[in-house]
This record gives sequence, structure tokens and C-alpha cells, in this order.
Amino acid sequence: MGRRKVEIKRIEKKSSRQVTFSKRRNGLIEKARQLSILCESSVAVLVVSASGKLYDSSSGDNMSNIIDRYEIQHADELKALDLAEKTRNYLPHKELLDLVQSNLEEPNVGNVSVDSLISLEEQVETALSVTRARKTELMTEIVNTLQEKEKLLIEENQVLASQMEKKRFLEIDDERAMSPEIVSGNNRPETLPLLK
Amino acid sequence: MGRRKVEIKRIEKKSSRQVTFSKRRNGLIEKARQLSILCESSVAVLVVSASGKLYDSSSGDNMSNIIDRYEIQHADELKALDLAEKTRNYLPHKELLDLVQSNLEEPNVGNVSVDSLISLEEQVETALSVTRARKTELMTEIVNTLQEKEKLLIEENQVLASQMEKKRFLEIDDERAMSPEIVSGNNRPETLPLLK
DNA sequence: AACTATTTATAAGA
DNA sequence: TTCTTATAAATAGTT
Repeated sequence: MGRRKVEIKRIEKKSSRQVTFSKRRNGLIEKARQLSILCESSVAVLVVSASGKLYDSSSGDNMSNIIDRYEIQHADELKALDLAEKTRNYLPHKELLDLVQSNLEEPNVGNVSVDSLISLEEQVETALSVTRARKTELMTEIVNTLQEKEKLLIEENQVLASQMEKKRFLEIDDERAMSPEIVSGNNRPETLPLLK
Repeated sequence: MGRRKVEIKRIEKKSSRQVTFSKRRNGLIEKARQLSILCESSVAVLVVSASGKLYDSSSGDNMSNIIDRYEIQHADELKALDLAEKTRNYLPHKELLDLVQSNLEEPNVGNVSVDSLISLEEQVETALSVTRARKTELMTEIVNTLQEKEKLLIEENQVLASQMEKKRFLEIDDERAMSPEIVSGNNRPETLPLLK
């Protein structure tokens, strides 16, 4: 729907590709909004540009709820992916239960062995949950550290950028004061846009 | 774009609403596919009908990857959720253990109830380990993303810093040629420390 | 960021 | 549901 029919294949010219990306992305999100309102449904749209930037929109419900719906529907796939870890974590537990069951089949063995199994299970559980908590703690700490670093680097970048700009202003003034005739049609095009 | 202009508000007539839902849903997904191909991007669309049925499509990348991008961008929310999850997930486990223990105290209840407990426990274990694996996966990805960003910022900083230095050399030459006495104690101190 | 010639999507009807 | 078709809407190329 434009001056020409376009084939659906990668747009080669970068500038056209970017313009089309912006136009069609907006169009898509507007269509999603309309569908949601017209048919009282929830619609989520996620777009990741080639450079990795994310654009998202959700209508009718919030994004997390919609994504949750998806993940509930696909729990099976997640399970399959996760089989390795599950087996690893689950086996010792299963062995414990088998032992409990065989103990139940011979009731005369008495409570002592069952009690010790329960206490063993509790110990294992505790050890596991401590390890997991520590893992999460460590990863959270790493994330926090990295976010802190990021903030500092962004600040430093801004300081450097603004100094560069300041210097550029001074140069323009210097040039005006010293040799106005050289200035006007010369290297202004590249410095002027920064004044806006 | 049809025989009449339609207002964007809930379609009252149920049959029309369903027809429109189906048509526009297909249209939306087709638009998503086109955007993805034309502009080499990844697009995910999730639609939940009023009756709760889910329709999804992903182009350019698989759904999980696209959703992960979204969740990485919202890492802070994830952290908060994590705390609640920890509490929520551990409790049923403890209840299970209590149940096992009370069953052991009355050995005559027999195997049937133990079997059902085992299956219940299996379910809980699966749910838990899936959640854990996903959490670890997401956090690892968050760390990678942040490290990537850090690298880019450091590079940008170095480029800016070296540009500053170049400019300074040029100035020094200019100043020497023109008016050496003004130069020495001026705006240098505030820019130098950043190079260290 | 606008404009507009065209193409494309779709509302209503069958 | 599917097809048809008149019309509304989106957008490709241009300025």
C-alpha cells in the first residue's frame, strides 16, 4: 500500500529500511490496540530491532500477564529442556522416598530408621536451599555491581561529551573574533546542528 | 478498510466480533511477519481471546528468545518477583514433608496414600526445578548483557577521551603561535584528571 | 515530518 | 467458514 508494490524480502537500503521499520512498527502496534478493543482481547507485541533495541506494547492486559499465559501454555517445552537438571536434582530425593517406601513395607523395622531418614532428608533440603539462596545472592550482587558500573560509565561519557561540545563553542567564538570571513561557509555545517 | 468505517470500540454483536477477531488476528500476524522480514528484526505477537484461548506467532527468532529480551529489560521487576517466589515455593514443600511424617506416624494407612504423595511431590519438584532453571538462565543472560554494555561504554569513553586529547594538542599549538602568556593556568585543570 | 498515489486490509453481504 | 467486492486504511516513494 504505497507508490509501488514491495516484495516481502529484506530492504537493502539502510535508510529506507529504518524508515519502514519505524512506520510499520507503529502500524503493527496500532493494529494490536484496535484488535484488543474491538474484540475485547489482550494483545502483546514485542519487536527487537536488528541492533537489539526492544519495542513493546500490550493492550487489554499487562505484559507480564500475557507472557505468563504463553509460558503456562508452553510449560511442557520448558520441562523437556530442563530434564537434565530435574534428573540431577530429583534422583537423590527419589532414592530417599524408595527407602521410605521399603521401610513401610516392613513395618517391624521400626521408627528409628524412618526417623533417621527424615532427619537426613531435612538436612539435605536445608543444604540445598542454603546453596540456592547463596547462588541467587551472588548473582544478584554481580548484577548490582554491573548496574552500578554502567551508571558511572554513562555519567563519565556525558561529562566527556559535554566538554567536547563546550570546546566546540569556544572554537566558534574564537573563529568569529579572529577571522569572520573564513567562518561562514566553511566548517559550520558540521557544528551548527549541535546548537539546536 | 471495509464497506464502512468502524469506530474503535467493542463490537457488540457476538458473531461479528468473532469474525473480526479471526480476520484481524490473522492480519496482525501477517504484518508482524512482514515487518520481521523487511527490516530483519524479530517480532512476537501474543493474543489472548476473551475466552482465554492463546494465539501466538514469532518471526525472526523464536518466542522464548524474544520474551527473554523483554524480561532482561525488566530485570528489576524480576528481582522483586524472585523474593515472593522463594517464599511461595518452599512452603508447599514443607507441608509435603509434614504430611509424609504424619503418614509415617500412622503406618496402617497403607501404600495408596504414599503413592499419591510421591506423585504430588514429583509435581512440586518439577515445578520448582523448572522455575529455578529459568531464573538462573535469565540472570546469566542479564549478566552477559550488562558485561556487553560495559564493554561498549568503555570503548566509547576511550574514543571520547582520545578526541579530547587530540583537540588539546591542537590548541596548545595554536596558543603557542598566538599568545603563549594566557595559556598556562586556564581551563586545563578540569579536563586533565579524566585521562587518568 | 508531510504528502499522495497506490496497494492492502477488511466490513458487509452472499 | 470462505469468497466477493466496495471502501477504508496503511504505507512507499517523494519532497
